[in-house]
Amino acid sequence: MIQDLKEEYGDIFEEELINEIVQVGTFKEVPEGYKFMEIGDYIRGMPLLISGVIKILREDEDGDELLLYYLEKGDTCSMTMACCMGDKKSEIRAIAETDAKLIMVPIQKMEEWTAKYKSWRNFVFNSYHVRLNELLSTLDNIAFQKMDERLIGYLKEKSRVTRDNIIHSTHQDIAYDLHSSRVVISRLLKKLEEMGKIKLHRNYLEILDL
Amino acid sequence: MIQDLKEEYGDIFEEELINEIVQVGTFKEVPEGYKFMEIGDYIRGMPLLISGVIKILREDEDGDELLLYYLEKGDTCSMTMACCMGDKKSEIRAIAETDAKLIMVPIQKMEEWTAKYKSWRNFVFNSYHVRLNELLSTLDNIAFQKMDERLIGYLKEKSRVTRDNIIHSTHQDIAYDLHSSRVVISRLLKKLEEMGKIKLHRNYLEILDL
DNA sequence: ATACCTCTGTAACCAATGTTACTGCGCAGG
DNA sequence: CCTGCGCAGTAACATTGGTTACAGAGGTAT
Repeated sequence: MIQDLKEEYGDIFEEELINEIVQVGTFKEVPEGYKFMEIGDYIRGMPLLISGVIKILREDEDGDELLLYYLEKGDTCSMTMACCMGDKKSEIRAIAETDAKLIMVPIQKMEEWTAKYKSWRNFVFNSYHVRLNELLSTLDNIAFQKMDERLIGYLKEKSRVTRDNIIHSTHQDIAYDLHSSRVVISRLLKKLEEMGKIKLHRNYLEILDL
Repeated sequence: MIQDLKEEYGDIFEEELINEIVQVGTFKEVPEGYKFMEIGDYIRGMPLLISGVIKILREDEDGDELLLYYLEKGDTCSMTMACCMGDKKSEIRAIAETDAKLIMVPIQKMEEWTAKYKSWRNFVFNSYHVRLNELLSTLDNIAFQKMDERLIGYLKEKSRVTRDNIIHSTHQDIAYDLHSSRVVISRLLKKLEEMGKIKLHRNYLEILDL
């Protein structure tokens, strides 16, 4: 755990803070598909991602989903901070997109470290505005792009975070993430295949040239 | 200026910080329609809103607009912080929705005060997560609601921030904010009028019962 | 009053997306 | 090997929202 932590966060946190994190944090190793957090859950801790990818989803009352963004190593979830500081329930769902390692830090430490460590303060501010910009760009996609462009963006982004030009998803999976329907996605994927940009298979697809 | 500042921020900032703000801040009084910031502008300062309402808009490459949210008294613009910490250009446009008073604080002070004053730190964190939640709810509206619901939400929100159940906008104005077209908005407004929820006039409309 | 300009109402039409329904394929388990 | 189930392909159709076009209403400047 300590090595992992140092490797990923050693450059940005001072020695003393790293030690504190090791003291109070809980190391977790979770498999793909693990659900960290459900909408309405109370937040117990704040995650520091060491490896893997976590996807953050929004859901409305009717159960319609929408992918907000991915967390990658070195990231934390600002939503978590935003929520716990207002001691509210989670507004989002978090699911491991790949196997992942992370450290959970009790939220009480947040405040304390914010006052004590400049590096922690910077880290938290940085997370906030990375997330703000991420949300903004998600909003752009939804507001200004058509489904075909969003789909291409989705495939690119997913391929980027998983470092794999094979997308291991069914059409239905993709439809959920983009808040669309299976038929629509199948239709558009077929077009992309006809254009030679991807190759379709059962349960997965290959990205050729997006 | 000092009275205004104390009245609005006296409860949350300590005396010493208030004094510093007065020292380095510039008081500004601007009329409705004043454009504080354009997309691509470099950010010179951070606004502390004392009275009035500012609307924050997003725009894509083609010039299509979208209302993100309103800033009200006591608010500041987290986008500004997010941008200036990465010494980047503004991602948004800010326009006075009503006459407004505010204080501009040079961005260099941000960092300094964040280390020095707990109240400032809390204020900044708080702004960040209020904005995150605001953006999230904007996203919800766009992703999960149809135009008619979005329109109703827009009218309610606009009426709330301006404390006026008369909306002084043309159909075209509304269409811009919602990133739709004039004809569509006229169509939907007519339906709302038929349902007895609003009353239409030239250049404005009354909210009866939304 | 006249001319002009902006705003609103409305119809006809189009494109994108979502929905329903049915087909067949491939794979896993008995 | 057969069965059943989940996944993908496809067609027909509905709905929403956007576009174009035009007419009339209200207000303003000359």
